[in-house]
Amino acid sequence: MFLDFMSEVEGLLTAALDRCGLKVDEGVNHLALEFSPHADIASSVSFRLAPLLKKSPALIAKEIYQALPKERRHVDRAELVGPYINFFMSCSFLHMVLEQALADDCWTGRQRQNVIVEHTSANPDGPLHVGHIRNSVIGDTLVRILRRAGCTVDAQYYVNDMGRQEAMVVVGCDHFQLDGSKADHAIAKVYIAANKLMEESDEAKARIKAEADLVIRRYEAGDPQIEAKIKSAIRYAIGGIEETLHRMNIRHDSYHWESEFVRSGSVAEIVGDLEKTGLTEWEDGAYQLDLSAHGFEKKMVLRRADGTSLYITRDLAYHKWKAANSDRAVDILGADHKLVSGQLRAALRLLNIREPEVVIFEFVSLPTGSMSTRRGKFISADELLDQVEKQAFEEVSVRRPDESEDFRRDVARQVAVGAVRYDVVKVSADKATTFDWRQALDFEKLSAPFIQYSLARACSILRKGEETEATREAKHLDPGLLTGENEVALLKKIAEFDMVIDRAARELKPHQLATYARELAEAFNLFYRYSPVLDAPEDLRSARLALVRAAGNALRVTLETLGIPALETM
RNA sequence: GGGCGCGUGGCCUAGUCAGGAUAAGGCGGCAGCCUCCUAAGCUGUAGAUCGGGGGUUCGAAUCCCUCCGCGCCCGCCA
Repeated sequence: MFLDFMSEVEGLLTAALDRCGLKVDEGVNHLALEFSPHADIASSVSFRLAPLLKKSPALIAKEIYQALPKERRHVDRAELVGPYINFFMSCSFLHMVLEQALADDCWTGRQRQNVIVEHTSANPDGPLHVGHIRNSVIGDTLVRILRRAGCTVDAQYYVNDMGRQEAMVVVGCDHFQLDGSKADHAIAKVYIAANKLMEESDEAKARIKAEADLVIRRYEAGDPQIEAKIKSAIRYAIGGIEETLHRMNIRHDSYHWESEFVRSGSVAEIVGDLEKTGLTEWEDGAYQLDLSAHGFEKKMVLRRADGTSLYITRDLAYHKWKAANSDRAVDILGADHKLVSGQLRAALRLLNIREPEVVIFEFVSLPTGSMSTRRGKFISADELLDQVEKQAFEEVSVRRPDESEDFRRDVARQVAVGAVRYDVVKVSADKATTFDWRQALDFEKLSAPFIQYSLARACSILRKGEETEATREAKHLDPGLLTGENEVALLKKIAEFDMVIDRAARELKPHQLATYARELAEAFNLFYRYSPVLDAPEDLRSARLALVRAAGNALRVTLETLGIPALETM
C-alpha cells in the first residue's frame, strides 16, 4: 500500500530529475524523501543540488516540480512550497487501500528469505526474570514481524548444557532436594543454594568448584551417568521456562543444545579451521586466538588448559551451522554479550562464514540494582504476569461488573499478556531501563490495552452494524463518501502498515511497530469519536462500516504481529 | 584505565542510522466531555538551555571533536 505510493513518488522524481538533466548521488534516500505534517510525503532534494548548481533551492525545486510527469495513479498532486515538493495521495489510492484492507492478502510482505532467529536462550538454571523477557519479547516480536514481511522463520532456543552454570545445577541437585514448586523455580532454589554453599568457607568453595569441574569434564567426555543427570535437570527447567513463554504467546520452533556441536565434531573442526589462519597459539596453558588485527585487545580462548571447550567455541560451531541453513541469522543478546559477539563475528569473518545480525538490548535493572539468578535477586516473569493479571482483573471487574467471572478472568489474562509485552517492546532496545511496578500496572494510553480496546470498539460496531447490514442485499460501496479529516487520516494510517513492517524487518527494530500500533489506535479513536457509524445516513453508514472493518483488520493484524491477544470484546 | 551504548519538560519515552518547514506522545498537574456505536476513550491547558561546550552546514536533537553523568563489558563464566 504505502510502499506502492512511495515507489510511484520515487519514479516521478527520478523522471523529473532526468528531464532536467540533474543527477543526485546514489545512496540511501538519495531523493531526500521525508515524512512531514505538510504532505503525505515530501522531498527536499533541492537542497542537495543547490551547492552543485549554485542556484537557490527554491528555483531548483520549481524546475523539478514543473518536470514531474503528469500520468499518475496513486499520487493526486504535488505542491511546490519554497524548496519543498510535497506529494499527496489520490482518492483512488485511498479507495484501493480500503478495498485491500477489507481482504486478507495485503498484510503479508514480499520478503522471501529463510531466517533463523535465536532468542531467549536463557541458562536453564532458573525461571525467566524481567530482564530475560526483554530478550524473549524482542525476539518473538521480530519473529512475527519477519513472518509478516513474508519470510520463513525458525525461532531457535540455544540450550547451554555444557557450561559451569549447568554443572552447578547438577551439584545443587546432588546436595539438595527439588521441592514441589514450579519446575524452573525449584531448579533455581537448588542452584542458589549450591552457590551459597560456596560462600561458607574456602574449603567449601574449593570442594564445590571441584565437583562442578568434574561434572563439566565428565559431560564433555560423554559420561552417560552425568549426561542423564544434566539432561533431566535441563528438561525439567526448560519445561518451566516454556510454560512461562507460552503464557506470553512465545514459542520456539526448535532447540539446539550446545553439546550437539561437540558430539558431532563440528567444534573440533572449526577450531582446526581457525588453526589454519595461523593466529592461534597455546598461551598460558590455554588455546587462544589472536584478534588484535580486528580491533580486539583480548585474545579469544578456544580451549581450556584441560582441553574442554568453552561457550564461545561451541557458539562458533552453532553459528557456522546457522549460516549454512539460512539466508539471515539473527541473534538477540543482552548488552553483556557485546564483546563476545563482536569476537564471534570477527572469528567467523576470518573463516569466510556469514556473520549473524546481532540485536543487542541494554539491561533491565531493579530500583535496588542489577538482577542476578545466582544470588536470587530478581523479579520472575511469572510474578510479573500474576501481578499484572490481578490488576487487570480488578479493572475489568469495575468496567464490566455484569459479566461472568470466567469472562473477566479471560479478559484479564489477555490484557496482562499484552500489557507486559507492549511495555517491553515499546522501548528501543538500546535504552537501559529500570523495572517499575507502577508503570507495569498502568493500562492507559501508551499501553497494550489502549490498542486492544480500540479493536474491541471496532468489533462492537461491527457486531451491531452487520446484523442489520447482512439482511440487505449486497450494495454498492461508495468510498468517495469517506472524506472527513479523521476518515482520511485513518485510511492513511492503515496504508502505512506495509512500510512499517518492511522497515522493522530490515532494521530489526520491533519498537517501530509498537509506535505504529499506538498511532493506528489513536487514528481509530478519533474516527470513533467524531464519525458516527450506525446512526449515519444509509450510504455513509455502509462506507463507514467498511472503514471500521478495514481498521479492525489492521488493528488485529498489528496486535497479532506484536504477539498481543486481539480481543473482540473486553 | 580502555571499548561499546545511552543522556529529549517533574517522571517515562518517540524522533538520531539516511541533517530540513512550529521538537512528538504518555504519566503526573490543572480545566472540561458519558439522554450519543464499550470513558481502558476524547478535548483543552501549563510545562523543554534536546547533558555542557566547540565545530561542519544555507540549516543540527540528528553529523564530527571534546568534556561531564549513567549503564554494560574487559574471566581457561555464560
